[in-house]
Amino acid sequence: MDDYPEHEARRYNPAAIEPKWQQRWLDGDLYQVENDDPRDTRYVLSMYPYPSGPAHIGHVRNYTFGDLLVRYHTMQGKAVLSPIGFDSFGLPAENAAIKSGEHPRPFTDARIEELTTSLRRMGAVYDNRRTIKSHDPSYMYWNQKFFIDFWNNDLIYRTTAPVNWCPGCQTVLANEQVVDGRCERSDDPVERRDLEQWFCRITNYAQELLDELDDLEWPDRVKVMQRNWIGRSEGAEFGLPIADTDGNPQTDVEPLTVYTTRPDTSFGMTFAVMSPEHPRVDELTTDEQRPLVEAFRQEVANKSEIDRLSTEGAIEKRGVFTGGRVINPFNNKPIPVYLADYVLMTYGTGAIMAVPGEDQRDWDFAEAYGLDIIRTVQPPDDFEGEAYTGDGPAINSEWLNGLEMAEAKAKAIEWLEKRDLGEAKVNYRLRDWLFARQRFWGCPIPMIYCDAGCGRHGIVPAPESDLPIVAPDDVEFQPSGESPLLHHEGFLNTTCPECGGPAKRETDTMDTFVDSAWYFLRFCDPWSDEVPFATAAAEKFMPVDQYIGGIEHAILHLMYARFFTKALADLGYAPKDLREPFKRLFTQGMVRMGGSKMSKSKGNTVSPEEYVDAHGADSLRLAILQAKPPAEDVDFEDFQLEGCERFLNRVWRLAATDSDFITGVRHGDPTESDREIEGDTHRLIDRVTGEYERWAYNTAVAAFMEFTNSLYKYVQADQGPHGPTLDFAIDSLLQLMAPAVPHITAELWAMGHEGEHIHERSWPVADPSKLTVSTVTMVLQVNGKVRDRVEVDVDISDDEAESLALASERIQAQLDGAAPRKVIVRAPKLVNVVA
RNA sequence: GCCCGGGUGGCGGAAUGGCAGACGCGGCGGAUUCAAAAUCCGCUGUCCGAAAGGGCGUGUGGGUUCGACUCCCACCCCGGGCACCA
Repeated sequence: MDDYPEHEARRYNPAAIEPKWQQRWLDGDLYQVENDDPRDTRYVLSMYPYPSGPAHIGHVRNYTFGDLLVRYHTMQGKAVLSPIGFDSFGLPAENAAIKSGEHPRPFTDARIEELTTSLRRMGAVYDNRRTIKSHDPSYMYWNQKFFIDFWNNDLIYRTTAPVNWCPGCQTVLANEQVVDGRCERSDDPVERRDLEQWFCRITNYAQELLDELDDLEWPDRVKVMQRNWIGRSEGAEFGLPIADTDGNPQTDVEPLTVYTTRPDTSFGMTFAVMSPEHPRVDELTTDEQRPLVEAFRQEVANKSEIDRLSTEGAIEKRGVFTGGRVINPFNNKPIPVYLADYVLMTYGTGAIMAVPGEDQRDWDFAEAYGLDIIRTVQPPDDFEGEAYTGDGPAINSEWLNGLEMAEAKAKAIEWLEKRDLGEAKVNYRLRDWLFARQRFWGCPIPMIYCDAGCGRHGIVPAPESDLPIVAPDDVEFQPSGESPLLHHEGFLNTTCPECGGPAKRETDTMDTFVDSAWYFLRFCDPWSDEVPFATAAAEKFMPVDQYIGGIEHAILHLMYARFFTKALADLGYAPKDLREPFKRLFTQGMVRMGGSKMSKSKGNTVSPEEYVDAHGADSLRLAILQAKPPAEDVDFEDFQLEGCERFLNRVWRLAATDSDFITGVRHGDPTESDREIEGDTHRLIDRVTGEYERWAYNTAVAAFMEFTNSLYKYVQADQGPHGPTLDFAIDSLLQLMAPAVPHITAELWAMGHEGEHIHERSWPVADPSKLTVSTVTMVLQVNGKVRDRVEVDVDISDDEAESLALASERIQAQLDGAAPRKVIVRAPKLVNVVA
């Protein structure tokens, strides 16, 4: 039988209190914000989660940081916009559907339900009225509306292009989704296919996407990744006249255009290289070389992306001579034209001038094929490498000789422009966004192919009255992974909105990154039917003040979301001056499982759900906050769950009104030690507020523990605690902890304050006059080594400090009779005696 | 190869030019208990020493400084990103 019935009520029992408070937050309106709320706003947003079932530990870490901020800013008196939604289209649901034969919708809805419940059990609070889901037709409506608008404004186009095809996923992939030649999702080797596809002109915004990075409060590494991805380069584009068999320029033939970032080295151009896919290869190839060229092009076409990108393999096998020649316009000399697999048709002009003296790839190629190498930049005397890519005076370059790189570049470009041969040119590595996928579980592309050829390229947008186009329910999933829409006659067949004749619907769906490219705007006003969001609502809340998510989205999602925001502003949906969606970005580290082996004893086989069942959400949240600075990766086994639970128990014993820990308190005038605790409390408020502001949650938790340890000593001291001092200390501690561990603090507060709700309290403010201490420990050093310490008044003078130091026995022992050479005084912190 | 991070006790980490190791985990000792768990209190970088005290100590080597985990130079190791982009 239970031996301690009377203790049962006193013990900290998270299972009893957490669901109660979660229900209260769900039913209440504390975390709901109205669009006409007069308070100052804060928009705190965690990245749109893919609903994969109950929260895993990575989710919990992410949403704990977000929830802490939401609660903190709410206590600071802000109108905090804290919505959540679900990135609910995508492959996992579709793959489950292919396996089970069932429609992905019920599967997805069930996963959303699980994740919602799971996050609620972690104590996370949201404005639940604003929740959105990608697969909700009212959200799809706007995706489709935007698509048509983009099409009408030439931001969407359709073209044949070599695309990345993933045979496993049976769909095309965006460049960004190909990692080392493999599919980011399935890891299958990606094939190249020429297919007609939907593209979005994100490159229209390349320069703006680059420039506006500067003003964002984002981690530098994310900005660097974005800059690299955009890959701006400055150079020149110019024509190389095609040579006839005698090596003279053919004036009636269009020259071969090349792009280079080093026009200053043009005199060192000893050959040219074209991409094997270049449309003019046939024209430049001589009959003699044609069989070799054809074989080479065939070989490259069959090569997987992996092989082609690999730097392995002899360079001799990676190119072929076309037999053709072009003229270097700088010195009018004919040079041979080669093909090489590493020259890409998708960058620049698909053809390059080769300057082996200043480019290592060209150097290697020249050596392999016995081509001339001419240096046009003087390397430094101690240079030992092959190609020299550094700065230096131009040589072997006629009228450029002696100029440094920058000057020579400018002069070469000027020379080209004057002769109408070429011009300065900026290139970007960023490509247009491959917008569609051959999948079922996504937002259908609302376009119609008219058999009679109406519209632009025979393509007509679906009439607005038909939107949203929603995929049918009666579909059969193919084991091949093919989209069932391809075989659904009812969906496929339609009539042309322009001529009324027979027409076919597009069966492709949008990349799911489209869904997450503007959801944060919809959160501002998810109720509107007439507009995707009221401009005024976006003006009120945007940009997101604090965006929180994983580093894995550093390029894809963030680039697309930035692009969408700019495009929607330019199309008049979003405020015109809203150029960037996320003012501050925080990328939290990942939670690694099993840095070393998993073991039951360490508790690391436990899921967040199981842990919460047994120990409560608050100690899990606290352990997450305490473990490491939020930006760093953490091993699950490093969470100090037992220590955190023990600490919450200590707080409970201290603060619970029915606890037997505090047996009596003093009243009347406070003593010296009371004033010390009061000062500690003010300093705690000051410290924790600052640490919350700068994401130093791990040290904030340390501060709670330190302070609690002091309070324990204080309460147990002979004189006992002073009532008002103790109340102030405990109240402040609970308020400061409330954003981190919301349930236990709410329960303890309600217990001591007649049912009041701690999260509706305002944030405590430290009294600046009580932050300072009256005495401090001053350190006495000899030659920078600590030899003694003395308690001194904070406002001790430098002279007094110095004489105290020189009077110290330990200092004198160190000096051993010698006179100090110098004394450095930093009163009241330290005195350093230099012997 | 280039660009970012990072390297501190047995472990996670703290300290942004001024007491290295806060806080937690683990360990050791004590109190309480018939006993244990829980709880409370104390100790816990390392070496020498009975102690007082002292030597050594923040990846390595140099430098700046009265004073360096912290700033500068060179290097080593770990993690991440980029890498035929002309």
